[in-house]
Amino acid sequence: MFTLMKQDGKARRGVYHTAHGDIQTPVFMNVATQAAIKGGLSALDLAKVGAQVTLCNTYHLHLRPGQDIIRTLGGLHGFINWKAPMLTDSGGFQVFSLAQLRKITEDGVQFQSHLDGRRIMMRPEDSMDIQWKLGADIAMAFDECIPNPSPKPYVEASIDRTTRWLVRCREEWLRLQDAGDAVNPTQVLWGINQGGTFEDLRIRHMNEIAALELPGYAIGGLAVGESAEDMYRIIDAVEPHMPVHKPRYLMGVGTPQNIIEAVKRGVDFFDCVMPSRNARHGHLYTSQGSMNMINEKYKADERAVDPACSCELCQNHSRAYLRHLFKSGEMLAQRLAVIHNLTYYNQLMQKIRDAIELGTLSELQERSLERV
RNA sequence: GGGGGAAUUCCCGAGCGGCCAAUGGGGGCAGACUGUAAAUCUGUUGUCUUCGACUUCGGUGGUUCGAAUCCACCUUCCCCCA
Repeated sequence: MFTLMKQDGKARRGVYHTAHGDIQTPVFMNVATQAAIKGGLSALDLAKVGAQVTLCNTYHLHLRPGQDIIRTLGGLHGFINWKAPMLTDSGGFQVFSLAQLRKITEDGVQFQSHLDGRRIMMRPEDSMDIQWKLGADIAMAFDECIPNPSPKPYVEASIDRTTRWLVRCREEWLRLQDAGDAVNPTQVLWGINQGGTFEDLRIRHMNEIAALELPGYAIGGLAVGESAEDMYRIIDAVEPHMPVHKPRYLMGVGTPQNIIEAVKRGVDFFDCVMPSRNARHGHLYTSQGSMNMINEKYKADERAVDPACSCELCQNHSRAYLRHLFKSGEMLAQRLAVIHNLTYYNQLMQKIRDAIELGTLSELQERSLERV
């Protein structure tokens, strides 16, 4: 259930209630694809970086270790020992990212495992069954995330199929509800809007899936190569057609700037690989702009990465030390950097929430894309 | 003391008469990364202001139209036999 508390323009300050606790929105969901944040963070670390929600992936966990094992160990919450809210992505993004390794039919998607090459059939029903056993608080519909650019006739055919898949997802979810052997009986299903960069298709699809009255809706298929302007244009077009009293989730976005722009356009939930992946590659976000910690200029820099940051890295170590860890290939470099970037993102969301409450969101501007 | 081998651009290491500023690693420098096939990928790495020019392959001298590549001597290092 979603409670809308305050609005500042189109920006929304809300609370999403789950059996594992409340989520203050707007929120960034921390990505733990294979039931772990890459870079070596534990569930304990997740709490320290201020994470409210963690996201895992259906496709990856289905391949390894398999949903039955996770179910036996108490679902994802028990498996990871993360007792706060969780969301699972459906595998729909892998239809995009593993495009070389899959075949789409009306029935579903046949993947060729990126681990050992064996063929895996993923139908909407399969995705739901797997997610049911994983037991996250929120399960996502199995969709087709289409590449950009895609020709309009293809996009149109694709969104119609994604709608049919959503209907099948919901039927399967209802069946699972009745079956009564749930790890997490409170799990809900959210729908996903597609339509590429075509406003009319986006709106048409949104209206179709909104009619199914699901408890949450996502905008998918953005940040896949189109310009930021196109992304904002599509959000502007779709947002008026999204239910007001249900959460809106912009999948896979994005940079700090993208997030602020999307919050201003009425989005509540985000997730992105960027803070953790970039951290592992030495790219850190700070209140003064972004830094490539591998750069020579930090060789003897004794300052903290971000003096304004309260994370383990900034409170205890110098830029020179972190650079040394990166240059030396030490795991600690990645760990500290990921802790920092996730702390940064989660704190950014806190700043956004505060700003909405104070009505000062329009003044909030992220500098993180500039270079220190 | 006798015999054999080797010295290449930051490092290791190819090259064995012209297509060599010189393969490939490593290291260095820089860039990318948006529901994670990503501790990955890309570019660059003698000097000069570009086409291009110039200086390099232990040293000196030589052979040749032309040498990192062939010859002589020198220097240094390694291995084997005493």
